[in-house]
Amino acid sequence: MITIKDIARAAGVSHTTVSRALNGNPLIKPDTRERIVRIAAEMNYVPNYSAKNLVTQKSNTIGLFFSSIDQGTSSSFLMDALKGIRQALDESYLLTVNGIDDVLHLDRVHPRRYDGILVMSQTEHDNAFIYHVKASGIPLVVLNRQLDDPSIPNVAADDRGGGRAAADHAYELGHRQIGIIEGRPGFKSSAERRLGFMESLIAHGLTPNPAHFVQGDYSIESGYAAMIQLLEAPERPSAVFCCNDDMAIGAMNACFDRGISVPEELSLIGFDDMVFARYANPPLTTIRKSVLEIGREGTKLLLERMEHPQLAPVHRHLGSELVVRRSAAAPRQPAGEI
Amino acid sequence: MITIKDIARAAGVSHTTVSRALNGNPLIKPDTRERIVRIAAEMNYVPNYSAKNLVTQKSNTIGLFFSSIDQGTSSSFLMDALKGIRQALDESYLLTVNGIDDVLHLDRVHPRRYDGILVMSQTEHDNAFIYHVKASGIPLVVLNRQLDDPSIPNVAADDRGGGRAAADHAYELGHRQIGIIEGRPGFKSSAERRLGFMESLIAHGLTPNPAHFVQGDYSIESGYAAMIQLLEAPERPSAVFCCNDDMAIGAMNACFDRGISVPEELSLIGFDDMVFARYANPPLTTIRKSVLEIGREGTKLLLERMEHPQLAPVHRHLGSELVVRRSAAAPRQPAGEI
DNA sequence: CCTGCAAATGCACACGTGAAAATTTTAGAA
DNA sequence: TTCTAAAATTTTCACGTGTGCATTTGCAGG
Repeated sequence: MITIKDIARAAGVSHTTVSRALNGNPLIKPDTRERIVRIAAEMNYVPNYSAKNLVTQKSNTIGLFFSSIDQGTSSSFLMDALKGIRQALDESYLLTVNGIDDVLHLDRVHPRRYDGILVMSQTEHDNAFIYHVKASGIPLVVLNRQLDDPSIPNVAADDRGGGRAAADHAYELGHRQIGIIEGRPGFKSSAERRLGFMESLIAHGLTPNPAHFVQGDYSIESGYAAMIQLLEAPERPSAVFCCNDDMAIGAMNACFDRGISVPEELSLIGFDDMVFARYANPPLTTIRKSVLEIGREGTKLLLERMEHPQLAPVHRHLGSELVVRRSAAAPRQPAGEI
Repeated sequence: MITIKDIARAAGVSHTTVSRALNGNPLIKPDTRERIVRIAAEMNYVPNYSAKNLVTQKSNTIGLFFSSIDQGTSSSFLMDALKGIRQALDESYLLTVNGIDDVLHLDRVHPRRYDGILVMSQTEHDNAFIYHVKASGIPLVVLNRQLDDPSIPNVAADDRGGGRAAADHAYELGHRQIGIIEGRPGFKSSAERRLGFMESLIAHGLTPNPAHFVQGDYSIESGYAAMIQLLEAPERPSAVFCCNDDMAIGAMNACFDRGISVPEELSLIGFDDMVFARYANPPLTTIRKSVLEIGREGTKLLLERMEHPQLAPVHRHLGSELVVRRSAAAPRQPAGEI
């Protein structure tokens, strides 16, 4: 393997000069630098990252941690996050992907191993991990889940606003009995979307019906089960807001199996606008939140903080927007002003 | 930061002894070892991986490379791969995720940076990358795509067998006009599935109709467009094999938009058995290939080869199996023996 | 008490790099 | 020329770890 010493010998200078020349240190005369760079290229020199990392105390590694890779993380979510992060991240960084629930040895998550950490957080259970990272002094940005603690930089979608928009939409279509299939208990996103949903109901003077609140866990299956439950409720809702698209797909299937047509007999609204939403049958009306954008903005934020650790922590909320397709329509007998 | 020298001082031994004790070297007396381990734990010692890597010439990093993260890779594919790999991979390894098309500087992919590399390959364009890795001496396993070159370890699904199984199934249901929507040109999987499909047709004495072969690119949209094309063909096929599930979903939507009911008027068969397949409407008959299993087995293979580089390269083919759901049925007027 | 040998431990070095200190070269002024 | 200051480059050292080899320790046998 070629080292800077080999290059130094070939160029007739000291290895320090080579190091400086390759790292853009202004102390080196331009033509010396040029010559060294040329020789290095000729010799196919690749720096030894371990040695470099040892002396610079960096690792060139960014860690991306999901709450879980096995459970509750939809695959398009993972993919979009990865895309967004890569867009903002220089190729020279290694990007590792982990599930927080796979981390058995917390002390492996260490400043010497990671220059910075992105947490794609979906649940408050991540907090132990997040505070470990913070305590160990690794620059950190928490993505996707809104945090209360202002000391931790945070980029998330406006889940509450999205939930509100969904309910508003149903109301404006004329629905007065609006149900909700909630996400995984403990996931902040789930609680926030529910909250926005409630706010809208209340703002419109509707009294929430407890039988119309059903628990899911973000999986397709849970959406199916929850919808069955709603269909069997005494006063069946005419519209249902599902806290993510996966559950909306499950719900749609439940309707189909029970012979209920969507949206004629029942309107469905999802959340996330994943790729398949527009190919559902009927295409799914949903709330778009751009995980890609969250990933990208969060990464930019992290890089900034890695360079300037003193910067005050920022909380950013990216808007979520209603995407109208065909799974939600006016109810058969509009509630109107009776 | 605590180093082994600090521990050595605290324990009254040399740092060499500490190093040996912590690494399980048998030269150390059991009670000495025990004492040192205890002290290390008390002092919250975490090894400096950069230093360790420098001296052992390892990086503790496994690179996972997809053909592309942006295009042609379905998200569930990425996720399943990740799950499978993590199942087989010790927590002490860092696992990085990259798109081959994002790699601008090939020389960054270097033995010093990666102890081993997994390539989730989908196209022959990856070959340049694969041979670079091979040439640079990094232990390597290529996943998902069948390779011709026996010198490179390979784990893939039996794409051809899957294509054959799909066509066989359509034939057995009574279809005689069977179309195919092909995958992305240049992707080996696409060519193999097509080949299996052809083999089946020929084995059953059917003459392939060129108008029934339509190009797609594995995207939902392309499936939609291709199906429109098939529906407008002079002799419309009564069954269509889509080279992946995404395209089958697109095709299903095209049928729906044109008022063609599936499976009554037209049968559809997909490939991959992704999560949404069973929630399509109707649920999609498809070919299951376990990306998770491919990932897991491939990782095991890679770890073996990292330990014993001399081992002969292995090619493994994991079977693909037909999953019968409801999108494919007997045609209205069975072709029978006329 | 010495010898011999095995077990246990320590020493010194290497890895490739970057930073501080030391040295040489260059340029300019006297 | 000679001196001085600045610029350019080299020398030296440190980073934290693992390993070959040397050294010490412990113990049994004579």
